Amino acid sequence: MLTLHLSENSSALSLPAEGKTLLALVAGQDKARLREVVAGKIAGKLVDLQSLPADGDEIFLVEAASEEGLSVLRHSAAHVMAEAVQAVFPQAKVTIGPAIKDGFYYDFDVEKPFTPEDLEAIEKQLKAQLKKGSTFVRREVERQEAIDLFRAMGEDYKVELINELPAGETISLYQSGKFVDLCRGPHLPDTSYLKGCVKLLSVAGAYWRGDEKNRMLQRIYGTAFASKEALQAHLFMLEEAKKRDHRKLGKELDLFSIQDEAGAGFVIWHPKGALLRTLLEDFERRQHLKRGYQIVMGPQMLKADLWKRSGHFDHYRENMYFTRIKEDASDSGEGQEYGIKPMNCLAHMLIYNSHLRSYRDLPLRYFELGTVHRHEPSGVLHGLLRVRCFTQDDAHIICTPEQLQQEITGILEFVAEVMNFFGFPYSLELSTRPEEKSIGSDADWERATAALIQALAENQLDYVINAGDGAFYGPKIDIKLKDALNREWQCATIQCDFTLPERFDLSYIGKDGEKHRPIMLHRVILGSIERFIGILIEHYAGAFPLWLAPEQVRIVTVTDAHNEYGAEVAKILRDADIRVEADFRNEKLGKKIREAQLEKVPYMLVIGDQEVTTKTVAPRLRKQGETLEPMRVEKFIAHLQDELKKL
RNA sequence: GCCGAUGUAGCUCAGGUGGUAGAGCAAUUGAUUCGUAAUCAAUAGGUCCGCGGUUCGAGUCCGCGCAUCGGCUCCA
Repeated sequence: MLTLHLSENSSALSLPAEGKTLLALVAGQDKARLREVVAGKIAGKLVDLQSLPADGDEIFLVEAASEEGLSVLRHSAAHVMAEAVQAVFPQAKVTIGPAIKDGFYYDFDVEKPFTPEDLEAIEKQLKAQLKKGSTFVRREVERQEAIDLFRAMGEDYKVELINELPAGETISLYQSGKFVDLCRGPHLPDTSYLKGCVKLLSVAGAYWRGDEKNRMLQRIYGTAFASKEALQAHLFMLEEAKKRDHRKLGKELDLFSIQDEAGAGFVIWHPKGALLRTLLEDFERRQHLKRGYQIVMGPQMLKADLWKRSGHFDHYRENMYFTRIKEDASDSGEGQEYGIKPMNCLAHMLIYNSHLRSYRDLPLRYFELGTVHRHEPSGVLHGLLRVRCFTQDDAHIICTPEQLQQEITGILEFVAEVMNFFGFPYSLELSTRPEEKSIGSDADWERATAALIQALAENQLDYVINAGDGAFYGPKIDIKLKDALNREWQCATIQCDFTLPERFDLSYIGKDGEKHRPIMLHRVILGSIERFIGILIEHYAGAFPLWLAPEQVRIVTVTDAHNEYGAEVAKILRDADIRVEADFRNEKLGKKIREAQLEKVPYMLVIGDQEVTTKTVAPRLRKQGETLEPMRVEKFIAHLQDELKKL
């Protein structure tokens, strides 16, 4: 006998195994249910519906629309696509093709990269295969048999993969149509589940095994869903995401530009963007002063020797901009070399060292909206999200070992408050020592890592470990936020550093009258102001909340006879610190409203004969064209102030 | 940095197979004074990313460079 759970709600069934496949067992109970599920789960392991459950097994079913079900569906779609690719390009060698978040990909080794036309041809072939239909057949084979098989087919990458499988590992093959692949499974019973539910999305280069030293393969991305409708909904979502693209909105809302003649990766802030940024920075200054940080400022470049001392020259040089200045014409040498700062820590340490420090002074929390330059590879630049010059909301906390936990906790709380304020959920990662290119003793790395782990534990925070992903001078906690479209972005980071205090000989006089070495925490909350604004633009789709909107109110007059009163209203609002613009153009009201709407101004004040006569304003909300009752200006100001207070 | 695609007016985009460029919006001017998402008309506007090459002739073909886009690697 075995136990079958047909669905979460129904009670478990007790059935004889009778050598029937899972598929047959489910079909025997509920034919309709069969189309909703794509795999089984026995003792936490996913299995094919085609598999034969053993006596005593307890079987749960995996629905196509569940996370695991989608992954099975997409993995199967990847196989079908690989078959299509080899049908169109018989020489193409297959490598790996997993299911990923929102879809799947498969990497191929081909002589010539795929063109967009190739992609269309492959999709056409794929659809033809789905129309024809085929089953997925699992076969378990001996290692040598698998190697021989793939070698005979010329699939060198598969041979490489098999050779690396640990001894004793079951080697399974799946065949669908003409395509055989090395695969752990499970897969769909047949390809009918995929009909109308698969879409190929893009082609891109990708390194074999993600290593840039390896050969570049051709990757095809696609996606698959449990139903045609779900696929359509996803494709619609992608279109919506495109509309929110901060590069598009940044141009439309005239916030910023990045221009060739100034240099790639250098953001030029236009008036509205610069205002938005200033508002965000003012918010940051207030938040930091509230929490006992002191605002400091350092120079844009420092002598190269200082960067050598810090280790940046050895470990970060390829990302740094340098400049040499000859002191005067008689300077026969190369002149003094300077490094433009890629990080803000050096000046902060110099500030610390400008006095003798007592344990009574600690912790010291230096905060700087520090603008840094980093020469990022050209291929990674991306709007505001990846640039070569950006401003960090950077702080360095210098404290005693006893204060360390509390300071880390304080930062974690700070992060939580700010993320809540903006409404971003987030997750935590702990990044440990990189394998190469790092400084400091093992003991210090262990101490620093332990301190971070302890702080996470004390605050009962969940996190995942990101081995080898730390900064060159210390381990870090990275905070990843999730935006309105469920995409993750790294912003905040907390780094624990025992090394730079050593290198810069930071010290304080303890209770015992002796010199001690303090510990330094590097941390950012928003991370890069540029990146954060890029995220905010996409998160709000350009419709910023009142406190951040560069323009809060637009006055729209019906005809130019109302401009005089309109100007009066504008002045009253401006005097009340409301950011207001007036549209006095000789255009029809509808057009003025349309434009204010497209510019996503939170409030419009319509002013015509009625308002002039009754000395009121008629507010219109950005939100779906809702309007408020006409009211006196003072009342409208109170309304705005009320909304701002709710922050 | 690597692979591929793209680069035409301020913006969004047309311009089979080579014969010195067009539309809509925006701008300017004029008319219109019109109450909740586009009033009408006229005018002006372009080193067709840059530099070489092929050709009688290049926006169009070739090479190199720059930039952007989609990914990979890297990262705040």
